[in-house]
Amino acid sequence: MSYTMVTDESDDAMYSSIYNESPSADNNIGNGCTSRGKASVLKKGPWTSAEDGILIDYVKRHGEGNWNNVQKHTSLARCGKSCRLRWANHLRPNLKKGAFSKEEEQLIVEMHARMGNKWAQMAEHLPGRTDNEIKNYWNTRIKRRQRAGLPLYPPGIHVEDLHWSQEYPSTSNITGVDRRRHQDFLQLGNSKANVLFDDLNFANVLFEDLNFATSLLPGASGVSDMFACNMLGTSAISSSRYESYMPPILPSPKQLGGSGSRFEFQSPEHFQNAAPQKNPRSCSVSDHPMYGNQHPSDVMIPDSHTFTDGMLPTSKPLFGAVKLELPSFQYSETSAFDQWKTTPSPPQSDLLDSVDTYLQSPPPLEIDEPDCFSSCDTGLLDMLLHEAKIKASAKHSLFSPSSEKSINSTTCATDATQNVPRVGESEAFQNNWTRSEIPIPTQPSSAGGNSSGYVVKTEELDEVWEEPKRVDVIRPDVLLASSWQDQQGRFGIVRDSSSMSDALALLLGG
DNA sequence: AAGGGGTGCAACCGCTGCGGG
DNA sequence: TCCCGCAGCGGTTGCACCCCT
Repeated sequence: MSYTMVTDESDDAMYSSIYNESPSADNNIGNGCTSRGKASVLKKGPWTSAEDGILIDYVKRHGEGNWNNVQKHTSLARCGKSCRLRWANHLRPNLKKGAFSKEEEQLIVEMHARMGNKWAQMAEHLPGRTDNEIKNYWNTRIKRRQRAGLPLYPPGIHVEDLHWSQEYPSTSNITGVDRRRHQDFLQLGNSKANVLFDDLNFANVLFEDLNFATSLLPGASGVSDMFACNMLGTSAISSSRYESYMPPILPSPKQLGGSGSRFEFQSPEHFQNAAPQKNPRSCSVSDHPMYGNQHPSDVMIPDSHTFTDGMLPTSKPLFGAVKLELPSFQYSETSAFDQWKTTPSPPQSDLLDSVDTYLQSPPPLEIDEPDCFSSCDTGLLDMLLHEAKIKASAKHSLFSPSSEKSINSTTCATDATQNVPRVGESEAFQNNWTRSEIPIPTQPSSAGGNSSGYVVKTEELDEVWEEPKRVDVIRPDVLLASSWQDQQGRFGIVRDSSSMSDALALLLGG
């Protein structure tokens, strides 16, 4: 569909149309455009061809820039911002109009996977296209794919180039660009389902990355398990909050490296530049991309205020709060694109093989020390939620055909082991999310493959994306922006959305 | 044929960074 | 160093057009 907003008007009507006689010219003062000079009332709404002509003439004579001077030097009653926008998006030469080509569409998708909502940067790589066009295209694409139940990115595109760059120095202070980047993430999905898929993709990436890191650190594999669990729960936060930070539940140093040892990661740069070593160069947690250049103290959130309007029931510090970004953790700036252009194959593809290899044979890990999680103590709200959840589960039979289907759809590969009870088999299980369970979209049971049932191959996930299924994993701790645990110190999770809704309804007085 | 919802584009709005005074 | 104005960016909104019933 294409149409023009420029109305065809005769030159006689030119100035009358310029000066506020369009229907949309009411209440047109200010609002972002400071009124200066002779034109105290600025016009808003669609541009007329006469206005376009005036602006074009002005640019011819004065060049681009100094947009606020347009008012002074012409009869145009438009604010500078409006002039700049009109020129940039419609009037400047060499603009390419019409639908995006297949190549352009693919480029946009790939760039978005790398850059996030950096429309201006994308536009630099699409000659003749404007950031506004790209943004609109992407937004409509999101809507389309949401409606179709498709993931944002096609299977061939991975959000895999993790660059937890140094632009995230602190997790406790987010302002400005950081906030905008959070919104970048949030914009990716307005519907919970879609966000879930995005988070799954995102989690997959992080999961791979984290596993990759932990693969070289014996005893640390549980980190990725838990991290994945957390990642999969972040969508609820992101879809409901505009300031969303995720508290990854990180094991204590005690859990990770034995008593006294430090929690250490390999930085991805290290992996890219050197083959994995048996005795990897140690780097502190602050070197890990997840945590930027933070000092250990920087990942402590003193008051967890970044979560949600004070809803977090704990005032205890949370260890390792990580800013959620999707997918704006990509390469920074244009160099990222250049690097990507020159390296069509994912730079980490080989490395991911190593990850897979490792994932198929994860070393045993005992995580039974809840001490690090105790920092995420449940508060009153969580207790209420817990109680409501129990009531709801009692009200609902989780073994109804529909719920069984739902359960199956949320059962991860670990179910192959059959070592963990299904949801509803015991109330206790509802509060015990076995650490090795990763609720990814279901695959045929053969997708597992080894005894651990803990095999998450990227290729398999790609297949999942092709036929995405709803993942009705809604964690109350995520909903309430907190982490919680039961008496055993394990994770709690409500794996049935209906029961969660009931729980919330009960909480809200239902 | 009509109307109501959906779709997509253009423009607006708010915010931030930067540079100059 | 601070303040102010400008340019630019990204999110949101308004509305014209399309399509289906």
